[in-house]
Amino acid sequence: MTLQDAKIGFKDCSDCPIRHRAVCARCETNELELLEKIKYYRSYEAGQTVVWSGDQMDFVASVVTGIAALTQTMEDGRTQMVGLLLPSDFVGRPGRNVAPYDVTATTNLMMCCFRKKPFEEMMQATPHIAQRLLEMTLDELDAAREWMLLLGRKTAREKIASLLMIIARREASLNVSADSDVRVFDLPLTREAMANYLGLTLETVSRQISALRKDGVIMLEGKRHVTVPDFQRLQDETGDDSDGGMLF
Amino acid sequence: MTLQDAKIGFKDCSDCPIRHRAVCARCETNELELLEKIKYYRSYEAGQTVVWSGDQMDFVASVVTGIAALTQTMEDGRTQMVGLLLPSDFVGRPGRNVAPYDVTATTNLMMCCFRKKPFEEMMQATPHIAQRLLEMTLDELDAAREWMLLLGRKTAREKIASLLMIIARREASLNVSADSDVRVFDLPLTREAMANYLGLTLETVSRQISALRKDGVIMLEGKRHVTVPDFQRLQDETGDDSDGGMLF
DNA sequence: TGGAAAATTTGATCTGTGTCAAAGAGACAT
DNA sequence: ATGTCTCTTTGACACAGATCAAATTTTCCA
Repeated sequence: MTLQDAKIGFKDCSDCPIRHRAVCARCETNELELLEKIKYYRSYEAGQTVVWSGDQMDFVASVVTGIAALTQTMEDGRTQMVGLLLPSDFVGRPGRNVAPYDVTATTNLMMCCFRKKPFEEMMQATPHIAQRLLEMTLDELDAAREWMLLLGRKTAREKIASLLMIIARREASLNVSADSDVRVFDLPLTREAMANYLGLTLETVSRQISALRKDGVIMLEGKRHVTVPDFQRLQDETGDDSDGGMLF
Repeated sequence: MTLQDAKIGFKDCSDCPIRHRAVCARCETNELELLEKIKYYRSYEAGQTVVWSGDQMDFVASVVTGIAALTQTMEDGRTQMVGLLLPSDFVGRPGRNVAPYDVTATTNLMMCCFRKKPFEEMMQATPHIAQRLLEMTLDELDAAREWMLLLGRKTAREKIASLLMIIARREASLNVSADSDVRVFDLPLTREAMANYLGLTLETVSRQISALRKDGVIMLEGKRHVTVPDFQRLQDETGDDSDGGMLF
């Protein structure tokens, strides 16, 4: 599966969480009809909370547009982002009733939701859905583990570069055409959200972005629009192997 | 499912990765026979590598005895543990050919392995296995995300206390009987392994353990044998909510 | 049982990131 | 346009944890 495939998958069937991430070929008509019946859309404004940690969560969903964040917060307010959901990403878990972390809309957000009970029933009836969800969950686990390396061992500069790479790769697959070295994208996160993603303070995030700009690794128009003149150069700043960890 | 159940599950059918973690009830005879045919055991000495990141991994397995660690290493040698496998834990992924991280034996290790091809065929044939693996993977994802909070936001002391709690909970379920406040267990990790787990240096790990000892939170006999006189006291040091995050 | 190698502890010092504070820049409503 | 509010940048300083070094304890093999 390539990102290109995923994009097509998303565009062609934007309301099926299983089809999302490029499994169109395996979805059959009667399943789609079933999904039609149990689906509904929900919109959230930037900053709104979708579910609170510990709350009942009676639906599963996939992101249609916008960005959502999964966060965990300690009693004294320290918060760590533990998941970043971009369009086509899936959220919620069959077999669990209670959300283990806060889900909040980072930007304006539209999600396609499915009530959990019927969704689970469909899972029982059509085995390949569980297999597909397993695959998606394993991908998420891989991402979480790469994130753990970032949190535990990378410097602030490497963390910023890594985050920019992640966003560049995701957004680039949606926006840009050429496979040239130059990449252009918008930062969909505030400095504070980036800090919560990276386990830093927002001041450190700001300083490191300034440093990368001064060193010519990135260019900024306004606070959000990023141009990467040399993608390899940014890659080198992440501390990751040059093959980008995309080896499976 | 309680930890007590898991213990029984492990003892009664130590060679079935699906039965492990207390799903005995759903395993049927013909599946067990199939598993018999494709299973084999492998042993590793402490320190040995089971698979290298990027290598072919043509089996899935579950830990019978000992401890294994999943680690990621950067080019310059910085390493971060991203998974800790205790007895009954599952490793490997149907649908993936290449290991995304190193798997090494932390102690002497025995694993019960299943060649991947036939295991996958069995998954196709018996849908509830994929569902069970999905559930297990979601548990792992939750653990990974709690770990991310630890790596990103906790102090060194909180990190140590959290790790001790995790081990105490797991080991206690195997060793101790009473639900008293006192817990006794062996630390199965070197200071270096703990440091790699927590995103610290081994010196900091040593210092913080000394500090917890001096403050009476833990007692040490030798370097490995730990006594926790007041479990709640240790819990308070972790920074976690008092309910222990076990709310699902 | 002795002795070398490995693991751990402890000390001294350094440094990257956090903390606190204030000034600048954008976004938006009136 | 003007002012208010939020987000971002920048500065000065503090401190938790890293680094470098050495002493001590444990392990384990001869």
